[in-house]
Amino acid sequence: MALAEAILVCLTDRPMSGYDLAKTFDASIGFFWRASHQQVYRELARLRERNLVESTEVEQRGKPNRIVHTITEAGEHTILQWSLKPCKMPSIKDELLVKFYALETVDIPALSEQLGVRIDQHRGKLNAYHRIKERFYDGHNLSTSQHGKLIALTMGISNETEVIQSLENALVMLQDTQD
Amino acid sequence: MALAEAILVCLTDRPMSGYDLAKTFDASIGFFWRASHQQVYRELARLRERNLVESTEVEQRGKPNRIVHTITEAGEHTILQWSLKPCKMPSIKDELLVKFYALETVDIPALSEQLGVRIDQHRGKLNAYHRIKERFYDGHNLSTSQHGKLIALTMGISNETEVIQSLENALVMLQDTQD
DNA sequence: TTATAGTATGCACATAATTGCATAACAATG
DNA sequence: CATTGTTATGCAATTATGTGCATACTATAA
Repeated sequence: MALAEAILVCLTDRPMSGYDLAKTFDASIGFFWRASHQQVYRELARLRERNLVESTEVEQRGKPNRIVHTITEAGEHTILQWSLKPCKMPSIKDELLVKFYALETVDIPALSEQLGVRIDQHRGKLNAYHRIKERFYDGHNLSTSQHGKLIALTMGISNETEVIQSLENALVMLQDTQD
Repeated sequence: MALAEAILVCLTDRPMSGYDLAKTFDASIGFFWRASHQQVYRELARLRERNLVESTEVEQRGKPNRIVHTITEAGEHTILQWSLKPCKMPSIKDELLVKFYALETVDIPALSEQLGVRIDQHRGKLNAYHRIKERFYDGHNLSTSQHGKLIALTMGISNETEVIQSLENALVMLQDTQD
């Protein structure tokens, strides 16, 4: 159910269309909570039913019309209530680590390659984080809300940095195994 | 579908009952792939249907009978095939980071407390990792399969260490925000 | 002019995960 | 002798997520 809250959180910044939200979930908040555009549209319909957002169609020229969603007072109240409740530990489901778990039964060259791919993916994420940080946060005066985003971003950066190091290390250890 | 593979991976070690597997998913492999006992039993039924495991009831005294599942050749083949396919990036869904994202709308003392809880949880995980490492891996001769588990464990340890540091840092930054 | 890419919204089906419940044998504790 | 805890298995209903498909308008480039 926390997708609902993630969407509401996005809408505290500014009113957005489903398309805007989907893009946000592909980038910024998507680093911490991933969702497809189909999920977003479905959840928006539910939020509208629960009167947590208000939706109005906006005409556009040269583009299809947008349906812009605004958070209601009830919506903000929902976020506050949610913020008081304890958080679940994020559930980790990492096939790569499971493959290490069965090293004897697994194709090791394939695993090495997949490790390489994974390292590149994390490097990509780290670069994205750095670009966002430089562009929007370094040397700016920050509001409370921006400060929160910076804290999350900072955690993301140090986590990705560590993960890359760990994976590179694992790659070396894996190559030692092959001899 | 990778729950199926995670179970098969566990069964490469030794034949196990659903109960054993459920406990394994609460501990060792559960650090990388979490699953409830209900999930495990359901998936075992499917694996049996697909002839990837063989199940035999074992009588016990003083305890209910166990149904012990053994991986078949077809099962091992399935793991090998799966090991050749690329891995998905693990999808992160972390409510705590989403709450940082909406710092302006959120109850900050509550968030501080939740951060504290989260830090404790990660410390618990780190301790568990250390205990397993000392108990089963330090100063032992390692098979290929054990070596893989050690690599995964090592990644877990450095990741948890980094996460704890990051979260502690975030707690300080959060307290600075409150003034 | 045809193809491609971007903007914009959504349904339907399938698979996966969570939550609550249910059963049953026995052991240990009060 | 009642309660609690551990071992052991599983169903049913709900909720969440993922995959594939469908539509429609416009701008730009080949």
